[in-house]
Amino acid sequence: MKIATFNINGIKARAQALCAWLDKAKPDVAVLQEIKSIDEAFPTHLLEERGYYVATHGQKSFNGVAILSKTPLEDVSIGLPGDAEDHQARWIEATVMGDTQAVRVCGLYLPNGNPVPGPKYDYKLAWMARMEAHARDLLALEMPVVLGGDYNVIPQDEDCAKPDSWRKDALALPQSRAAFRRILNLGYTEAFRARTQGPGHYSFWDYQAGAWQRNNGIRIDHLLLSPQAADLLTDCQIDKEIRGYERPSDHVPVWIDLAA
DNA sequence: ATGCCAAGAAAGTCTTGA
Repeated sequence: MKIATFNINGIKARAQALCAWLDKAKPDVAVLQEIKSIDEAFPTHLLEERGYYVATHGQKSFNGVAILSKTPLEDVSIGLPGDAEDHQARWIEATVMGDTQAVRVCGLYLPNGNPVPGPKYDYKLAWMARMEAHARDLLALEMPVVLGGDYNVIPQDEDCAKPDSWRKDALALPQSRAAFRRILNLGYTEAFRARTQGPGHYSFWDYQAGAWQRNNGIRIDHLLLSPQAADLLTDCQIDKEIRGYERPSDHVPVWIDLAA
């Protein structure tokens, strides 16, 4: 079962690029972030034409997440638990059936958090604490769970081209990295690092200052696996080439293959 | 120290992103 995460930076601007990637990469499941669309305006038909079931958690202008699956989406749940006052559309989850077993797939768009200090960084850290609590609850299912999305966290210096330029940024601050590690330390495996070591692997290149041409990237899109999912991991790759295509998102897809 | 680029809402320019 191929499961991908992709921050598309606006479904209206990215419908063509998304469909071209789906037709080539053919993921069984994809979680999308920054759809920047209300549910009613999401082009569900384009994806249904390609054989996907679709669930969205949209919001006007900003944020918004979606999940696509070749098999039916069961027990769909939207919103990260833990704060009834938080109305930002950043979390969606559903159960999908593989050939051999069910997988709980969560799609997340973790807050950026800049500028630091300030209310946006406070919100990021509070959101991560809520995610930690929910991730702990998901482990109790004792089933394959995948937490995929745009984490807006550069886990280590080797995950960016210019570590010094990120030193005081919300994506790389020690507090952000520690909050990310607390989720890992519950018992989750970061899929990419389970398969590939060393620097130079990125999932985002800024539109500005020729970041793509200079390979000035950062790795912030991650797939975390429960122990039952990690046991099934057979591959994890970054589809970096599409960053060079027409009208690209500033993020590229990251995907895993599970023997499920 | 700041802009660079892009998308969205909306009709000039601001907000957000990372």
